[in-house]
Amino acid sequence: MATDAPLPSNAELAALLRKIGGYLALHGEEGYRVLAYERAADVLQDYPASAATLALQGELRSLPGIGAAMEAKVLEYLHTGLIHLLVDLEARYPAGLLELLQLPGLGTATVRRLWETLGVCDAAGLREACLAGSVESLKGMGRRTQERILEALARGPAAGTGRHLLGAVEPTALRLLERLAGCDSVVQATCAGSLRRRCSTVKDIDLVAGSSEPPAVLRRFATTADLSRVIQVGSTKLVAETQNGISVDLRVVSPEAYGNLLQHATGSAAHNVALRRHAQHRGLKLSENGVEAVGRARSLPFAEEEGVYRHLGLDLIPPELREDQGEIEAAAEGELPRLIEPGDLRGDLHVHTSWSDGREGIREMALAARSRGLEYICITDHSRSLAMARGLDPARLEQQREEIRDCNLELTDITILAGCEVDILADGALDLPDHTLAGLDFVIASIHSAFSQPLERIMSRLRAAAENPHVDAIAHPSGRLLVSCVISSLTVGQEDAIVGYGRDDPCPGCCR
DNA sequence: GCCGTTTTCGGCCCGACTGTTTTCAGTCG
Repeated sequence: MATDAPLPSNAELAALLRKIGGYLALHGEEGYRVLAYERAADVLQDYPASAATLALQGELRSLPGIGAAMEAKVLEYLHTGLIHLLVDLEARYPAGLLELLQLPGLGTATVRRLWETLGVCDAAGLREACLAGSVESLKGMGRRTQERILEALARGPAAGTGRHLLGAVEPTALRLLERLAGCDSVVQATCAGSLRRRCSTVKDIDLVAGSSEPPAVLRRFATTADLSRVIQVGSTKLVAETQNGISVDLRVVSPEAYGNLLQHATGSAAHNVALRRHAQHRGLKLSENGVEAVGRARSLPFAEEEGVYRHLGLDLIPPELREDQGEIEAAAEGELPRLIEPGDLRGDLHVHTSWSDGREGIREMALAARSRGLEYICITDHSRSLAMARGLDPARLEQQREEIRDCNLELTDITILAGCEVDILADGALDLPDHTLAGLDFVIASIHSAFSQPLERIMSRLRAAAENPHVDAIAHPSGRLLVSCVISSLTVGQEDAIVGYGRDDPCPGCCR
C-alpha cells in the first residue's frame, strides 16, 4: 500500500476478515476458527477510533478477540495492500459463493454442497439449478427446500437484513406490542433485543410474551394485519415480516419462565455468551428456559428477569449496558453505574426549527419540551452556508431572536435561549462573524461539508472552532453515518452528518 | 484463532425450528 494512501477504514478491514471467515467456512474449516474471524471483524467494525492507526502503533492486540494472527493480517494489508491467505482463497473459490451465503436459509454447508455437486457458483446459477429441479434431486434437500431457495433468490440478500434507526422502527414495534398484549391469555409482553437495549439502530423487532397457552398466542398474532407474511411458526416461536419489510421475532413462554426468556431475547449476543460463561464458572447452565445446576435435569425458571441475575450473583444489569463491555464484572462487584434517565434531563441545547430544516416552529418546540418536563431549550438553527437547510444569515438570526423574545414573554414556565449551529467552513473559519455569535446565548459549531479533506485538515478546522471564545460546543465531531441509502447517484446519510446530499435533491424522508 | 475462575493447551453458549427422514443436519438468533 502506498505510504501516502489514506489508511483503510475499520469497515474495510472488517470486511476483509469477514471474507476470509466466509471462505474458510466454505473450505470446511473448524467452526471456532471461522468464528474467530467473524468476532475480530465485529471488534474492528465497532472500534470507535482508527483500527489501522492502532495496528501501526503495535497496539491492535489490546482489542479483545485480536490475537497474533489477526494482527499479522491487518499489518500485512497495511504494508502490502493485500492478504495472502485471502488471495489464495479467492483463487480457489468463486466470489459468488460468498453472495449466496447472504441469502437467508443458506449456510456454508449447503452452499458448498451446491457448488461441489451442481457447479452452482452464483445466484444466477442457483436459480437455474432450482428451475431445472436439480436441487430437489439432491439427497436431503427436497422440493420444499428448492422452493424456499427460489423465494430467497427472488427477495434478494438485502431483504430484511439492513439496519434501521431506532426511532423509525419503534412506532411499528409498539403497535405490534399492543396487538400482542391484546391476545387472550397474554399476561406479560414487551419489546426485547436491540430495541430494549436502546441501540441507535436495530436490525429487527424482537417481542416476548408470557402466556399459559403459547401456541394459541402465536396463531392469533400471526393474523395481525401489520404483518405482511409469516415465515415460521412453531410452538413457542414465530418469525414474520412487517408491511414495511422489518423482520419480527416473537417468543412466547409460560409466565413462570418469562424472566429467563426476556433476559435471553434482550441480548446482546456477546452479553449472553459472557453471561453463560459466568454461569458455567459457577457450575450453572443458563438458557432461555431457566438456570440449572450442571448435571441436574431440572432447570429453575424465573418469572422476573432480576431473579436470573440474582441467581448468578449479579445485580440486575440495565439493558442499555448489556454489550459485554465489563458490565458483568461490575454487576458482580455491585459497581454498576447509575444511568442517566429522561427525568434527569433539564434542558435541550440543540434544537432545530422550521426557521431552517426543522419541522416545527419555536413555540411548538418549546411546548413539546415543556410537556417533557424540560426547564429550558436553546434554538440552534443552521447558519447561512448550509443553503439546502435554509441556514440563517445575521439578519434572519436577528429576526428569529425577536420571535424567541415574544415566545419567552408568552411561555413563562420554560426558558427559550437563542443560539445557532454555525458551520465550520472548509477553510476552518466560522460561517457567522464573531460579533453575531457574541450576541447569542449558546453557540454550537459543526462540520457539514468538505468531509473528504485529509484527517489533519479536518482536525485543524475542529481545533480552530473549539478555540473560538464564542463557541460553546462542537456537534457530531465524528461525522459518523448510522444508516444510509442511495437516491439516484447520491448517498444520503443520517443521523450525525449528511454527506453528498445535493442541493436540488430533497431527501424523500426515507432516512428520517 | 483466541484465551485463561481451565493460564501455553484444551475448550469455546444454547436451544428452536425446518426439512427430511424416522434420528439428525443445517440454519438462525
